Amino acid sequence: MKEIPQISEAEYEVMKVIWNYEPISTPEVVEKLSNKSDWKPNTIHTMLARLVKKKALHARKDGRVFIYSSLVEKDQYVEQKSKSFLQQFFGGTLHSMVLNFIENDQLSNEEISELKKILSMREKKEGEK
Amino acid sequence: MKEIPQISEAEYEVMKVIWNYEPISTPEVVEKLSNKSDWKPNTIHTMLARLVKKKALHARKDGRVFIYSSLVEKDQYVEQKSKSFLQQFFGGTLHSMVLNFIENDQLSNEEISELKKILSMREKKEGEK
DNA sequence: TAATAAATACTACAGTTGTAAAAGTAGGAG
DNA sequence: CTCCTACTTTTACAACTGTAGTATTTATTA
Repeated sequence: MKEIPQISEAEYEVMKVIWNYEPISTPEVVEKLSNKSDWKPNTIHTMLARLVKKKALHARKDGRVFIYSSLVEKDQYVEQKSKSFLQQFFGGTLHSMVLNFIENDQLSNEEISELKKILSMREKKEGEK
Repeated sequence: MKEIPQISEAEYEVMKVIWNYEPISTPEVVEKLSNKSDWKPNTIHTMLARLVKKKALHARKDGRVFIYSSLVEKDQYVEQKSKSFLQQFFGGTLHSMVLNFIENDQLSNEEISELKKILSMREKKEGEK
């Protein structure tokens, strides 16, 4: 399995833009993020440069501008982060987390029925195989 | 709501020991952690000092030794971390996370039935109210 | 009481992160 | 051809982290 680079929280915000719009140029990234955040363009440039250095992004020069595309897949990254999160806080299993949420009354009834729906859907899909 | 101090991953390992055994003295913490990790005693002292400075722990001197007890509750801390995790990666809801796990085939059948059990248990409890 | 052992306190140091300013450069406007 | 503007590159800097070493204090033992 390949090594997934570590991406900080702020960097992750940048990655989300890339994942959504790649291939995308620096000015475009800056524009998308300027709406959603208070970051100065320079801050965003720094993030992009760091992500390239970490090999989370690929940058190719197109005329005067860089065009970025991602080198890590979102799903893969999220999976890795989920696993380490569950590991750190819930002994590694999702059901421990869900149980904890229920025990601490952190779930609305809607959430609960959503969860049930999801689980029963998966049953159906399983049956299809 | 009170401000919960930020606790790093390594510090969290120390906190787990405190939560399990508090009130507990420095040497005892060192001993528990020396089993589970490769940290040198000094490293653990640094963690303890930082946690005290961050007001995650209270230290009182008992003779020559410090006795620690926690100032943040584990449940509260875990809840806060869970929320920010879900926020960052799953739009803030637990069911999105579960759905993602299912879609990416990250759940064994055991996990699934565990989840169902948990959800139906909660139903029963709900009925009791 | 003096030496030793155990704890505590202080210092270190590099890597990451958030946040950006400053300086350099090249392409387009005049 | 020159200047401006938009981009890129370089540099900064403090807080937080992981990981300890060194120095100092204190209690215990000989």
